[in-house]
Formats: sequence, structure tokens, C-alpha cells
Amino acid sequence: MSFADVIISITHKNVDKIFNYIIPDAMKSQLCVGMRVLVPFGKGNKTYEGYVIGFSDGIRVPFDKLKAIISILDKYPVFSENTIMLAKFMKEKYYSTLSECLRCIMPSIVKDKVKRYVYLNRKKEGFQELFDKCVSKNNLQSKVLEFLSEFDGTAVGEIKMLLEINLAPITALEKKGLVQIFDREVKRDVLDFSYVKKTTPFVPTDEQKSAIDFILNKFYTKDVKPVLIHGVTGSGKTEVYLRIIDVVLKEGKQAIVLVPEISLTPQTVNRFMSRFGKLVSVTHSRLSAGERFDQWKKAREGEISVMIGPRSAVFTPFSKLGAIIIDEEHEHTYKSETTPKYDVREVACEIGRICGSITVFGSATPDISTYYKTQTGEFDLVTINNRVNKSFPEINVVDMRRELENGNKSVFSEALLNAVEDNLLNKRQTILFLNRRGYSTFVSCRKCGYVMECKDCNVSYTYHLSNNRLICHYCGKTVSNPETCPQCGSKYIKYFGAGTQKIEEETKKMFPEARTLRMDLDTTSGKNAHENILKKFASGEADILIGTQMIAKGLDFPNVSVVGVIAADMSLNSGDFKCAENTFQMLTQVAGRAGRAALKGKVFIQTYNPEHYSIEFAKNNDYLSFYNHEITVRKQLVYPPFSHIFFIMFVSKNEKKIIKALFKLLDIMIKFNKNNQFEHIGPSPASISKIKNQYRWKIIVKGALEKNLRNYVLYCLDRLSESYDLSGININITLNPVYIM
DNA sequence: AGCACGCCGACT
DNA sequence: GTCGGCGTGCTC
Repeated sequence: MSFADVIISITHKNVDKIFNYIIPDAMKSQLCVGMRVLVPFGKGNKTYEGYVIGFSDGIRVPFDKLKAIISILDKYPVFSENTIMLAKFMKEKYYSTLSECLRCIMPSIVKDKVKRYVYLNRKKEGFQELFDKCVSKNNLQSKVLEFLSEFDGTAVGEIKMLLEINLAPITALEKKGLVQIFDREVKRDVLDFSYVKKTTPFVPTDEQKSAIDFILNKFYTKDVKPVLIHGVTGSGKTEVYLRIIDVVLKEGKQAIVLVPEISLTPQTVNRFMSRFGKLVSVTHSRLSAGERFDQWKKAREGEISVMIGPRSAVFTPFSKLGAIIIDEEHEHTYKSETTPKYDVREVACEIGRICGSITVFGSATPDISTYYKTQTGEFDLVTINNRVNKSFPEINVVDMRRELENGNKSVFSEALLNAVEDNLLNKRQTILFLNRRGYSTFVSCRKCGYVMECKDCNVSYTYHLSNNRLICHYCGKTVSNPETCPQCGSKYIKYFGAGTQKIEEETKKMFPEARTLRMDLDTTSGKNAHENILKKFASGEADILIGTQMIAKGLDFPNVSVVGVIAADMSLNSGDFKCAENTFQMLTQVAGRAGRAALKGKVFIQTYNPEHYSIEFAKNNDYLSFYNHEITVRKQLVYPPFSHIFFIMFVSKNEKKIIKALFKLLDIMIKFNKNNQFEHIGPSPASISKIKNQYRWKIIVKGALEKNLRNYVLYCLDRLSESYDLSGININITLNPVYIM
């Protein structure tokens, strides 16, 4: 007698365990590990979806407690034995339930798309005679038969369309037994290969070659220790990935390539398509659920061997995974913002350990914590120091304090203005980059200091020129732009700061003859808006591209020779311990956009703080010195990677209750803080202290050892829930968050 | 997360 | 003596 081990699809600590169910005899032959089932659960026998993660011979509860599975939901498993191990790893690591982790790994299942296909029934007795007889009449049925003798197995819909007929002749032929109609599952294609030209691989440089050899050696020896490729911008990391994947495929294995969503552009995907043809597919958020599910099935059934996608692509169900490549590994999009809050880099390494595949990280500006791992021996390191075309752009740091002294109050420095003008004359393109974070155009009163803000979310409204309205970027509420100050009534209420719209306006004022394009959250909301803007710019339809972070990533525009960073200070003053790292990364990536081809590029970094080390080292394109400086600072201040930071946020409509609960938690934490191993910050309101009428307060806990810290935090939370009523409070826990929210 | 059971206050 | 409050505990 065997029972199914089922995880119920309820996300709650108390039911986050295995429940045994009786398998009805009729289901015994079909039910496999990895399938979803419907089961009765709880007092009311409410029907829930359950995930079968194993079978047991014995049970730990009295037999009469057992209930039977109602039905099986899948024809084939939607997760494997290996992914159950992965889910268990994620559950522990990211403080979530097994049910949530399994759901994260599984595809979102969409009903199969089925089409009806028509085939000639050649096996029928006397087929040829009947066929000839039918063809000789000049009617519609003969047209169908002639068509099918050339294109056997065509979808009913297509035949109807191409021959301009209805269903009647086809069903007539079916009745005669000349054709058969079968349902066949259709998997949608998401890539268009018709324009893809086969490319011949470059001859790798010596540096590329030694990187490739080093990594392939790991592949052949099944060395799962992850490796970081530190390659300067333009050093040809993609070529290294392509060569590694080429060997992985030749050895009969498969590869996953993770990219930040934003660089998942046709430019990037094309290089893989032209090298590996139809073995490549992509998955990303702009595909429909059905399209994504189809790509998942193609991977599972071995129709494709290379999957390119953002972090969720790490769960692609390849049966013989050989390599996971994580491009631009420092990108913060690799951390999930929804539960389970996984870091895909950690998940990829775990998959590598489970499957025996290699994990390759790549970046021009590696995450400080990742680079640190290469120093401690946790990761291997290969370095590519030279650009393929051997030239770095000229980087100019412009001191904006001097500009102000000289009476220049505009957002453009003299030097940048001149460079853009020259560039326009020479018919070359310019990118103007504005780091948006902490830099929105807010409306304030210059007389009394009042700031227009959304009362539901406690954030400043952002001014939008296009409709002259104020928008709350958190809840989306919009209000009209006031003409007088709501507090003191003065007329001096104006918008402040410069958004991309403002820069575009200024640019048009300064260079009325230039054609500009703007790329930011507002202009990229449409389905292909993002790609269209880049296409327009690439084809030379605009002279100046103005945009936020999203234009800094992995794009290749050969005709761009001037890049301007309008205000480097904005990312320097974000109040986060990572601000220097973020600034260095941003400047290096932006600078990498200039002069990628033969043109010598010029970069202008405007700042009020030109002496800052992140700007100095970015100017000299010196990652290693930046790393050495930054790692010393981190060590002194006991920041990651020398500590781990747990972010505990309580969310509730009742602000008093969460404050009281957090102080109670603090008491407990102080009580159990043996040897003062851990440091507490707070309780304090989260930086967005209220969203949709829910108050948010936080405690931050720091500790050197992740495991100890985790146990300590979870232990203290357990003690709190024993002694304090936490109902109505949402607890949000994040380890090493991207932003201290 | 749901749902039932259970033990105390204001009603027919 | 009963209806109903939501605290506590269990769910294969």
C-alpha cells in the first residue's frame, strides 16, 4: 500500500508540511512525482490543489484520518525530483513555504493549444485508386487532395484559408476515408528566424581563449565551483558565452542564459539565434502565458537547448543541463521582489550543485560581494582586461560647482554643450543619461517649503509635463498641479529637479535642430515601445537619446560618440551603503556605451562631488582599485560581504500595533543577543512609511554569519508570536535587500 | 489559510 | 436558559 506525499497549495507556516493521501486504484498507474492533484483538505473538506512530492509506504497518522486524492491535474510532471530539492533549498534560504517555492519553480500552466491537422490516409485499402478517381473530377475535393499530396499534415484552418474553401470538402474526404483528421498540440514560436543570418564566429583574442579554455575545463571535469568572468565593457564576454555553449551543446547538454530583463533586446537574442539557430528560445514577461508555457514545454521535450531569459528562466526544465550563464551578474533585477525572495545567482549555484552543471557569472563591474567570493576561493575568477577594439573612451569629470560660480545655471555644463554641438555637426549620435532614482520632479513651495505629496503613500508626487498633473508613483493616484501653495497660498509653487522630460525640453531649447528620443518608464509602457525606441535610435532616426538606467545596459550603438551623465550625484546620495558601488557600476556601464566601434568616444560626468572615489575610479576604468577601496570601507563598517542584513518589516492598518509589536520584538532580540553578535537598527518607519493606507515599520538586524543570523531572527520572531497577538500584521522578511525600503 | 470547537457576556 | 463574540488548535 502506497500513499502520496502531498504539499497543499496554502501558504502558511502551519500547513507547510507533507500530508499523506490515499491513491485510488484507478490513478495508481498515472500518478507521478511532480504532478498536481486535487485533494479534500481540512474540516470542511474544501478542495485544494496539491503537489505530489513523493510516495510513502508507511504513514505517521492513523489510517482513518486519511482521505483520497480527488483527481490528477497534469498529464506529465510539472516539476522534477531535482526541483523538489531546489524548492527545499529555497524554502530554507528565503523564509518561505515549500508550496510557494514549488509554485515559483513550476510554469504557470495553460491549457494546451490544439489544432486539427489533415493527413492523407495512405494506409487505406485501395487508396491510390480512390485518390486518382477523386482527383480526376475538377471539384473542391480534388483541390484539397492535390494540396495535401504536396503538403501532407496541414492544419484545417490553413487549408480553408489557402484554398478559400469551407470545411465541407474536407469532411467529405474524411467520410470517404481518403484523409484523416488528428488533433495535434501546437507550441507557439516566439522568435522570428526569417531575418537571421548565420554568422561566422570571431577568432577569439588570447584573453578570450584562455577564459574559454578555463571554463570548458571545468565543464569537462564537472567542477561545479562557480566562475566569475570579469571582463571590461566591450571585452567580448558574449563571444565567450557563445563558445562555451557551443561545446555544451556538442556534448549533448543544454544551457540557460540569464540576462537582465532590460537587455533582453533583439540585439542580444540575435547573436544567439544566428549561432545556434532554432535550438534557441526566449522567455520574458512580454510574452503571453501560453507562449511562455510553450517554451517551457519545448525545453522539457528537448526541442530547444538554449533558453535565454530573465531570472525566472533559471527554472527552465532541461533534462541534461550543462551550464547556467548569468550575464551582468551585478544587476539588482536578479533578486526577486516577491516571495520567495530568491537571489537567482544563489539559485543558479544550487542548481549547479544538484545537476552537476557549471555556473558562469559575467560582468564588467562585478557585485562587490561576488568579487569578494573570488578572493576567498568560493568562486573561480577569469579576467579579460582589453576591449576587442582596444580603445577606451575619454572620460571627463565636470565640476558643476564651477559652472555655477561662472554663472551657468542650466543643467548642461559648457563642456557637454560643446561636445554635443560638435557631435551634431559631425552627424554622430549622443546619449544623455539621467539617473532617476531619488531624483523625481517634485512640486514644492519656494516660500514655505511645502511639498506636494500623496497622503495615502507618504511620497512626493511626481510632476508630469505631458498632462500637467501630479502622479503618485506608488499607488498611481493623480491630482492636478496646484497654482498656489495649499499651505501658505503663495504663487511660488514650482516643480523642482530635472526628470528626463525636463532634460528633453532643455535639449530641444539648446539644439532646436536636433532630433531627440526619450526612453523612460513613461515612454516604454506599450508592448514593443522599448524595442521601437532602440530601433529608431539604432537606425539613425534620432540624434540624441535621453533616458534613465534602461539605456545604460549592454546596448551597442556604433555611431554614439558622446555620452553625458547629467547628475552623477543623485546615485551617490541615495542613503544606501551600496551607493558608491551603484554609482561606480552606473558610470562604468554608461561610459561603455560610448565609442564601441571605431569612433573614439567621449564621456562627460557632471557632478558636484568630483573627488569621490567611485567617480575617480570609474574615470580611470579601474574596477580593481575601486574594489580594493570599497572592500576596505565595507570591512571597517561591517557591511556585506562582512555581514548580512536582515530586513524585517511589519505592515498593518494599525500603526500603533506594529510599533508596539516591533518594540516587543526588539526586547526579545536584546534578550537573546548572546555576546552581542547581532546589531539592531530601529524600529523605524520604512522609507515608504505608508502604502495604500497600510503603515510600514521596520527593524534591521546585522550579523556576521548568515546562518546564525537567520536562526536568531526566526527564533526571536517565534518567541514574539508566542507572547504577542500578531493577527492583522503582515511580516515581510528580506535577507540582504537591494534597497533598504 | 480556513474552519470548528469552546468558553464567557447580553438577550428571548 | 440560549445566541454569538472571536481565542485556540487542527488539518493527511
